[in-house]
Amino acid sequence: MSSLTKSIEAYIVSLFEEATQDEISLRRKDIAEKFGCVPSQINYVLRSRFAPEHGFIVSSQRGGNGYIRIMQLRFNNCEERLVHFEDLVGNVMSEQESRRLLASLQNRSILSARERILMEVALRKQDEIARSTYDIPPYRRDLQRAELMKSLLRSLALA
Amino acid sequence: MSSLTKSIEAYIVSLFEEATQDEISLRRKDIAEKFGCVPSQINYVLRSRFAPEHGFIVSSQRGGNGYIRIMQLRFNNCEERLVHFEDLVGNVMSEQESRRLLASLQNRSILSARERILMEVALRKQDEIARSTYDIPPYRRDLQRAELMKSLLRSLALA
DNA sequence: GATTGCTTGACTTATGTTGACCATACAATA
DNA sequence: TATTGTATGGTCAACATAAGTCAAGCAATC
Repeated sequence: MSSLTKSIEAYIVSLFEEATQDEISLRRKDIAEKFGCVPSQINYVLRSRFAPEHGFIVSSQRGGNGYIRIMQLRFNNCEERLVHFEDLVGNVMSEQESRRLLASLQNRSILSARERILMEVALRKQDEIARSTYDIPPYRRDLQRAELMKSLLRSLALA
Repeated sequence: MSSLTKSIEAYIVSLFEEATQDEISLRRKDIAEKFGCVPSQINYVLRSRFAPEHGFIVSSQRGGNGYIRIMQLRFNNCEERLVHFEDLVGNVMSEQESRRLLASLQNRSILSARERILMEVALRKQDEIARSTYDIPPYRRDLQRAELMKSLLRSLALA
């Protein structure tokens, strides 16, 4: 008694298996018809199963000749190491720890200099906003930081 | 299958490939005739596909011997590129605009797939927190997004 | 029983295409 | 020189076609 969402997910995965590229394109309306559901169901599947954190990028266009395009990101064997570091992050991460981790990842050539900078900027910006705009106390910022760090690592690790 | 707009876009891109310069010139009327469409369709293609955010500048002249000239932007140094990005982003940026910009930057090989996904995750996370945790209204999220986008681009331009 | 995940449909927003009408540059002519 | 004609390109609004959002209700799981 597989759910609709799982069926649609499986179907989309099968499209990737057939495809020669890491990218497929589909019509929301067609898929909805194929599964006899409402079109917005497709959005739910995409949001819950094909998010960047799962290694996919979804882009779309409305209007005439509209489409939904799903790219599967495949990176070179960083997977295990990054997944490991994701565990290492845990639920809480201080600013210091985050800097150290990024430096270490760059040293081991798991991140390029540019990738590290992007992550550093993202972390710093988030922290800045949390602190100065919303007055979030340090501990909750450490939670948020760990969240963001994990999302970023996950996006690079999963393919 | 492929839309009229895409065909015209592809044709114009092919003109650039043939050209020796970073600049091409065309007659709106001629292109419209070639594709059997109304002339204003060309304006639509230019507006949606050859805007500055895609790295082009369009100038034109009306009247007898009128023309449309399309220049492909080239940056000589980081500074120029940075200024261009800041202009492009401005103070406000919708989620859509941000996604489109990232797609365009990746297409132009200004960003790698990994860099793009990092940026996408950072933007999404920030937005998610602003929306669901702090209940920030859309306009202020657009301000924040522009800020983050500029910070990320700035860091890369200088890297 | 409460929380989380799934499904639906009404409403919103974006894109592509067309045509009517407007603006401008140049040239011929008065 | 001033006027007018002709050849361009520009703008905008209407319409068709897709996709996105959101909240409410239902189902599954803890």
